Amino acid sequence: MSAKRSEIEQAATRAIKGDGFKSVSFRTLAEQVGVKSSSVHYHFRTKDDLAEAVIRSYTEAFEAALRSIDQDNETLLAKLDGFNDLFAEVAAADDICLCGMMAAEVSSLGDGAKQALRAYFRVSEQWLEKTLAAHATELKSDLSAAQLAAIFMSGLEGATLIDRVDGKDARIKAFRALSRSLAG
Amino acid sequence: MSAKRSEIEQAATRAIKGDGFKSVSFRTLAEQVGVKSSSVHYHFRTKDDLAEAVIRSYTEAFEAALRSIDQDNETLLAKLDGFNDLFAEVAAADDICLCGMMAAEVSSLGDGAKQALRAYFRVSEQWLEKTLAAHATELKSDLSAAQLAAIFMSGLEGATLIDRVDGKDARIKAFRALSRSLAG
DNA sequence: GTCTATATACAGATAGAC
DNA sequence: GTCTATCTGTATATAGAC
Repeated sequence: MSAKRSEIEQAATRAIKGDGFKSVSFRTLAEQVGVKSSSVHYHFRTKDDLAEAVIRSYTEAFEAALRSIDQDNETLLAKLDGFNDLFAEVAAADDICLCGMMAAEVSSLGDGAKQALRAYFRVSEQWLEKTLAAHATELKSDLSAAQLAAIFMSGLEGATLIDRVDGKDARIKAFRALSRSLAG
Repeated sequence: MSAKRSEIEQAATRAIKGDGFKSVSFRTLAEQVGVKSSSVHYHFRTKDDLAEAVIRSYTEAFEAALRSIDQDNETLLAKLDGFNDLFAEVAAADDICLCGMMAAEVSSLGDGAKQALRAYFRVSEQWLEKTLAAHATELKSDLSAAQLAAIFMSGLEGATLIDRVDGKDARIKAFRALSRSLAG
């Protein structure tokens, strides 16, 4: 991948996390990376091509972060805290998860981007489910690993969404408390 | 409030829940209610005026639904199920909560709309917190009512968001299961 | 790979007639 | 209250020169 293409992806990612995909324009991206909009079209033929590429790169980075969490932590609680941290970092920048934002805008995405978005949520929830199932003995809940995975994933996406509205972090913190309650 | 103004609000509400506020245009709304776009501007001077009005009306309807839940149900579990149902209905229409959508788009809203949005989340979470606190004895959790309120509110917003991406209802259902686990 | 130039469409908003 | 007409800005996308 060319350096410029990567630069455009990065600029798009930052903009989407803050303002959403619909607010991103080829012209603005072009200015941010120092070219004209037609050059952005050279790297990404359509806006949906850009959407798909950005979602796939974000998912890859997210998967790499999950592997780091696996390597650096032993207990279930530490791993859940690591997962929570990924969303807390996004929230600290006054952003929301790129794929949470794209999920809100899914009706204006093309098929390729939609498929990539589904893959992000599948990967993330499966990591949670696998992690919860592997530490079943540390878990104080009668819910299944799959149910808890859905609860944490939905919850953290929603928490960043709502915390940003009032500029607090009460909801992200509530999910840290839930981790302690279930795996403490 | 004039009938036409109310018609426009309804059309806007429907469009926002599916495609987001940024996709709503005065022209499209005008066609849907059978007038020209300048007439829509007569009822709502700016797009932000429209946003604020729609959020306030949505919040009022939501509060009315919460009062119905209070009247129709006795147990904590039944009330939590009633709250869950509000989001399940939205999800069944392939929509997301209007205020969840607006939350994703908050960076492009004006001050009036932002304030109305904060009020929606405050009202909703306070109903949950009050309800949970009033039934503390039925509650099997070491978390506070405020923490659980944040978890349900964030969780259900996120659940509708993600369930729509893959067209399933696994996440909404997981929160029903959580209600049973905590208040069954 | 990047540029200029342009096609085409649509956005929010307003003036002024009726 | 609604209309026609218009201003101004912006969007995605492409053709063709360099």
